[in-house]
Amino acid sequence: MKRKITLKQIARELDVSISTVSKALRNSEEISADTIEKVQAFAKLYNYKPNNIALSLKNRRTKKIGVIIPEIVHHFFSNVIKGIEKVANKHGYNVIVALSNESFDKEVLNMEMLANGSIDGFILSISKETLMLKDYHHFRETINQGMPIVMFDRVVNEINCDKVIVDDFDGAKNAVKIMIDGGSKHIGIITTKDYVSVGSLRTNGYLSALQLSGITASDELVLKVEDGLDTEENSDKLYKTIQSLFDNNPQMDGVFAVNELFALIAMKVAHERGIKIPEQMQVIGFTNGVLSKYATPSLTTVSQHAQQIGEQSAYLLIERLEKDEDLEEDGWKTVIVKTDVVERDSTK
Amino acid sequence: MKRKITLKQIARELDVSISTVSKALRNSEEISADTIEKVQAFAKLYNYKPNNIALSLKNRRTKKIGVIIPEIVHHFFSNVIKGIEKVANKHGYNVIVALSNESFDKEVLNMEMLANGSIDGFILSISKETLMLKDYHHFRETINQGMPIVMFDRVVNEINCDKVIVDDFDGAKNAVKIMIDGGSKHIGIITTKDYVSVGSLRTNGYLSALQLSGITASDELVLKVEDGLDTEENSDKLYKTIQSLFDNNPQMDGVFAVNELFALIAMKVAHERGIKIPEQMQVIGFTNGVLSKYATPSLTTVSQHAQQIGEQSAYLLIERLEKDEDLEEDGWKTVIVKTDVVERDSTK
DNA sequence: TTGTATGCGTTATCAT
DNA sequence: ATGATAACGCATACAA
Repeated sequence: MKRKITLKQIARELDVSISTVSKALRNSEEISADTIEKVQAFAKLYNYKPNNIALSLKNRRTKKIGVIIPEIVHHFFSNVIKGIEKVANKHGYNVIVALSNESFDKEVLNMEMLANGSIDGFILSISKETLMLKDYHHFRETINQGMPIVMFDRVVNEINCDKVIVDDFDGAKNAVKIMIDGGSKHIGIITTKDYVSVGSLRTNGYLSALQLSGITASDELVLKVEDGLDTEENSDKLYKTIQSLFDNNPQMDGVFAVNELFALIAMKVAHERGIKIPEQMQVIGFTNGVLSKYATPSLTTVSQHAQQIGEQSAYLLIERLEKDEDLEEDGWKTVIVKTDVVERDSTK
Repeated sequence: MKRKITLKQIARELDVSISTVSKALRNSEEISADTIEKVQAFAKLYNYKPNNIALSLKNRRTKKIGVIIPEIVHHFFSNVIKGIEKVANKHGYNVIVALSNESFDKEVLNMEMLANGSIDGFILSISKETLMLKDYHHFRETINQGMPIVMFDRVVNEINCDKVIVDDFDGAKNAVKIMIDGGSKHIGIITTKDYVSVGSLRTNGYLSALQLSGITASDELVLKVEDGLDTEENSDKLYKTIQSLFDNNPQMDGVFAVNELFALIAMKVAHERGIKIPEQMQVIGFTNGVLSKYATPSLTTVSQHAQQIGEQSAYLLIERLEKDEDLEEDGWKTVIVKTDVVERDSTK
């Protein structure tokens, strides 16, 4: 169990100075070919790798990007990260992920842990609890201390920073329109509580589509759930609430769900009730992942191009990181990534 | 955009020495109440936080645990991480996640990035490509340099380290036995290629269960797939292969799948073929997640107690980290976490 | 061509 | 009660 070898040790072994070793390893012109060879051979033998911590301290940059996401299971986040990594790696950055588990405290804690030297900037999607509490002080502080943040998907107007969002409103509107075109008259929506920005945008898109087609919206058909799937109990409650939606609205012939899982549960409940999809009821979910594809029947979804979202976020962050230090404070960009509807078997 | 404030700056502003500031902030007995108050007030005002990088360099420890997982979507990994965080946080450690995306290169890269000072130890599950290549040099090097590794789920005998595994063999055996008891005579298995250790263990459990019940195993009924769901193309291929399994074995009346998604796809294909579940065919999947619960019909699964796996892993790692430096080299532990079968509607 | 000194931010040890 | 100094590992400006 030998400790990692350092420049100092190499220097001592080879009886040269530390700086000579340092220079030799970087093939400096100043050093003789002989010494370079000797040093590099020794370094290779002992598998020398510069200590990143020391480098970070010296350079005041880590070449690392911190990503904070609320949950890990969603295919959406997985793909966002893939996009981030693609761009980050291309520019010589590494990616570190931390989870908030939809909790405000964990979000704050994890940001503090990373902000203190571990990374150069954040890409994050806000936790539900934070959105509910409307407490954004940790974002402000981080930004004030010179560490840039890029928010994606779940963003918030109160904070000035670069953002990457999806056209939630239009995406939802288009989806609902497809169901209306397919003949649905009584379309229900399973969405999140309003404090989740994307949830309320999608709800509005749904309402707008109805209005445009001259359909009067009914409160009965709008289900705003607290979607905690973290515990057995929560997930049961969710299930039961969706069952009630069906039981209270026997005339319902379409369901628009703001995420994949809600849609899946809706289909399960429909199946229990003997309702045929898509003949008697059409279903569309937001977010296109594996779940939708292999559901029975396969689910029509609003595809979010998660990977693109990740790529854009990484571009924005790196651009800011590499910009002439603190040149201009302002000029925050918001990039909108368009959605597409992917039609499968749950719509006509 | 003010940089983060440092001890040095506080010292200069307050016209005291750096060490006085440092001590004052830690409420040292040596410092007068006056000074302590003055310094702390100033620090608070400017929101002073010690620089973790500097601390790490000094202390030669980061109080961070690095977790490397092959994929992020699986509910299984999500819960493992939850377990790790629970124990880690209790012991004052933070958790950093990196993804290998089932790629050898990314696994190596990410380990190198983290091993060089960012963390104190690893908890990881080996990527498929690594298992296939059987190239474990990066694990050996990491361990040799004094950084402990705990492997979970996908482990490998060739490396000496602490491990946390599941009773894959018995879990599979029990699951298949349940199907046999339920009347299935021709049970198929959808598993991974043999290089994935857990896949082959589960396959053996399946074979053992058949043998015990006097059923002759048939090669036709064993499907070993390359499960890349990363691209559209791969996921299509997977789907088609599973369809062939059904078409080549019309007599098949049971399917045991080594993960949730394989089971889901099998159910979808069965549905396409008009096969009723569980009446005409029983299905069981390994890994118990949300998917299984909300599938139609809900899926009987082998539950892996992912969170426990995470907790155990964290315990093992922290124990080793806090142990008297390099006291004893040996005595690697392997903890086995038992599985349970959760019966739902896809079995009789 | 090689070596010395300095600094990145912090803490601990040893003066004063 | 306070301060100076060294050290963690590295890179670099400046001597020699």
